[in-house]
Amino acid sequence: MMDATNIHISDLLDVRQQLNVSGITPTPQRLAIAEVLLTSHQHVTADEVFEKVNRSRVGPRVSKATVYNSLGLFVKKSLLREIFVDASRTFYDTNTQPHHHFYNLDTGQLIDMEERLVPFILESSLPENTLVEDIEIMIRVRNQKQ
Amino acid sequence: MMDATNIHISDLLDVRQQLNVSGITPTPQRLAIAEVLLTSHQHVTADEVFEKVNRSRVGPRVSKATVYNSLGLFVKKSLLREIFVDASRTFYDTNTQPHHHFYNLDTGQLIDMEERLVPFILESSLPENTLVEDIEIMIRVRNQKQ
DNA sequence: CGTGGATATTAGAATAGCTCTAAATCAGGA
DNA sequence: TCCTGATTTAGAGCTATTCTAATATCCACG
Repeated sequence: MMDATNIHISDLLDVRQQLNVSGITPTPQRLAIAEVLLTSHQHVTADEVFEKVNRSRVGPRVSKATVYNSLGLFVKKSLLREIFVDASRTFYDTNTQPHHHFYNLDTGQLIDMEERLVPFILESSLPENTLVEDIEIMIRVRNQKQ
Repeated sequence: MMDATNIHISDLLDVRQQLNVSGITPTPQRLAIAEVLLTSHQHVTADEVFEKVNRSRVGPRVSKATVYNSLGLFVKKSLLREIFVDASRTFYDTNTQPHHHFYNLDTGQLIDMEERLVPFILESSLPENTLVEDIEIMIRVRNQKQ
């Protein structure tokens, strides 16, 4: 019990610290959202976060607008990445390491792929029992300043 | 004048034939939409197609639902590819050859990248005066039947 | 030639994800 | 305590897309 409590507290401290380090004022709502992200599977939608953060009775109620604002802020501060697999919704990925994805059109499942596997994709690193339908490499660039 | 007319007619025949070959019944609306795709830049949105197909007085009026249905059908029949660069809209790409994209976050421009350039991306094949912000490789898979 | 059933098209309503607005709340420095 | 700026909120608004259900078109068969 005591252990569990300690773990929980130190987790919270970590979250608070991470927000601080990233230059994000750690408000109660943002902490609650960050907590949810920590305890969720890796790829989440805004709506999933909204549901989860308000389902549990602990912590503050968080409005939908705040969920969107906070997720957007986390993305801007590189704590999250946005993923667009179809037009109907945005996924947020808590793994900010360079990596890519397998998206299973049949199941909707989004699976990580290590970056270094890219050259071998077509040989052996596919998820089991799947066939490639389409490969899309999107490189987002910005104009050079100056 | 005569030349121009001939060219136009033969273009139409080609379009009709392409739809037939792809197993798409060539209705007047679908032909008009396919025409628009031929004479547009490579990456278009449903709304651009809708505007363009109805701006010219020749050909039938085409409803928005039919534009969406037809574009969806063309995608299913591999005459078009969908591209998701952000959550706000779907692009349709008339180039169905295997290839990828540069997306300029500053300008919204979508630029083709040849598939074979992928391994050299980070060296020299970037669009001029741009910096990489993010690379995303999306591999869409399907469950193996059987 | 009809006619009947499948296919296609349509206008407009509905949906859904996301953003905006304007008011209320909160935090913290003077 | 008061002031100011940042944050949150409910709900309205926006927009791309899909749905609905009525109409039109096509064409094979009698």
